[in-house]
Amino acid sequence: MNESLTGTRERILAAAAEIFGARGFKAATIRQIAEAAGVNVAAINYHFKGKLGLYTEVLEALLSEGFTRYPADMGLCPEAPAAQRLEAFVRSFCNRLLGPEGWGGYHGKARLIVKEMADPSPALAEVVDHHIRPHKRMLVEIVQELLGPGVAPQAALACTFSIVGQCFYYAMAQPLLTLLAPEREDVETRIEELAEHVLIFSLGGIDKIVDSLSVAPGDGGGP
Amino acid sequence: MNESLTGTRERILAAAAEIFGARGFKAATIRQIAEAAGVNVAAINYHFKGKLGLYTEVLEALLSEGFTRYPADMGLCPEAPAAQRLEAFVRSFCNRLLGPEGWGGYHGKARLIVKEMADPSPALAEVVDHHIRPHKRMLVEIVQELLGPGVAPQAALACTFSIVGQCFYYAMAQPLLTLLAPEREDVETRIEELAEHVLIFSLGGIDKIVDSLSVAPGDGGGP
DNA sequence: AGTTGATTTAAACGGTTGTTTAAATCAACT
DNA sequence: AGTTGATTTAAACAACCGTTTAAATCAACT
Repeated sequence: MNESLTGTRERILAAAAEIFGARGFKAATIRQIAEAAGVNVAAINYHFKGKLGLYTEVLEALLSEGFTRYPADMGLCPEAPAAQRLEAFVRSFCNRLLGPEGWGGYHGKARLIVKEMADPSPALAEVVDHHIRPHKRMLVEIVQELLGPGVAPQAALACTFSIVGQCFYYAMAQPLLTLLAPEREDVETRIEELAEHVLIFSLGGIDKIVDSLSVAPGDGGGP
Repeated sequence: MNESLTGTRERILAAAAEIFGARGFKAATIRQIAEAAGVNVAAINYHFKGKLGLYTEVLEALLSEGFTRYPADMGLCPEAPAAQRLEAFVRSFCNRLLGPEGWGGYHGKARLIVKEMADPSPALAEVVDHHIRPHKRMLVEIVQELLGPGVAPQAALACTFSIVGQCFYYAMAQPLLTLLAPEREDVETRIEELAEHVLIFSLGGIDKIVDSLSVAPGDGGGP
């Protein structure tokens, strides 16, 4: 973490990533950040235009680093089988979200994203456009290929959200999980197992969706 | 909403449910609540011991009402087939979480629970013990029955979280979803479709988990 | 050395927060 | 009518927030 940064601007950014990650945008105060960075509060408003300006830069850098370190295709060529591409997507997603080299899960910087969901700041729309939307499109295409031709786009969208929702849950609902299953060790230590579970579960889910659509496209499914 | 409550205590509780639901524990202010209830700020500290006391009572009442209106078994007898019990669980869960008679999804009182995940208040542990833990146990039993005998408990737990995670995602990640798929109408209007999707997807997921465990309990699965 | 412009600082500003104080009001009973 | 105790109120309190101001410091160039 401490890279012994010399410039004040960099020191502020590093401290802000830490404090914003731990407490979120609203709860974090620029005085805490200034103290952690060893600078005056006014220096923050001088280098960035204000609290929101600093936060936007931190969030943008966080997303950028995460998606660079864990690319969603994991170096796989786009012509690889859809199941392989799904595995790459899920594994990189879990590692990016929960891994210590990534956002570190609920106890790390991923909490920033969790808080961003709880109440979005003006910075959310930007990072969605820059980073999240392209990856959502990528996953939708994988799912559509797995579902096969002639399947309604909204079905692919629902499966997409089912996949992402599983991974997100482990990052977002950590307080619940530790209260509900305290015997279970933290997810951060079993990321690959989690990714494999999500992959298998989701492949099975997609298969069953295909079945239900081809067998009975309209009613609840015959006996 | 306005039930023309006479007692100040009830008026405060009603207003607090509204304001806490819209803004969360920290962002909501007792002055907003006092104004909405038409009482003085000091009255809140008189009847409840403070902001946290009021919040705890509101949260407890919210959970209690939700689980009463949408019981997780939907009146099904406990000896019914596991698949039916899962359907009841998922449908009641989605309706409770997203339905207008329930917690109203992200734009309603469910946001309170979302914020409680983002940063838990001291009131979370209580409602988990009172309401959530029993229902988690119920779902784990259903999943274990679907998985069949001789399956590791942690596999059932993972499937349980996969199911709940899908539903939760629609409530927690609403800001993301509206940014990513603005053409899609709000989930609150398609609850039954969502529940059916989650049910089918999850049944397929559980099936595939069973397959993977019986075929290759240890490696990544054959060709 | 002296000037210039960018950077950093201490201090204060205006506003909001949860909570408390002490006085005023109300209802019920003697 | 008068007393008592619970309730409600206006007002103040102390702490904190993000931001701004104006002066002090620094680095670079003439």
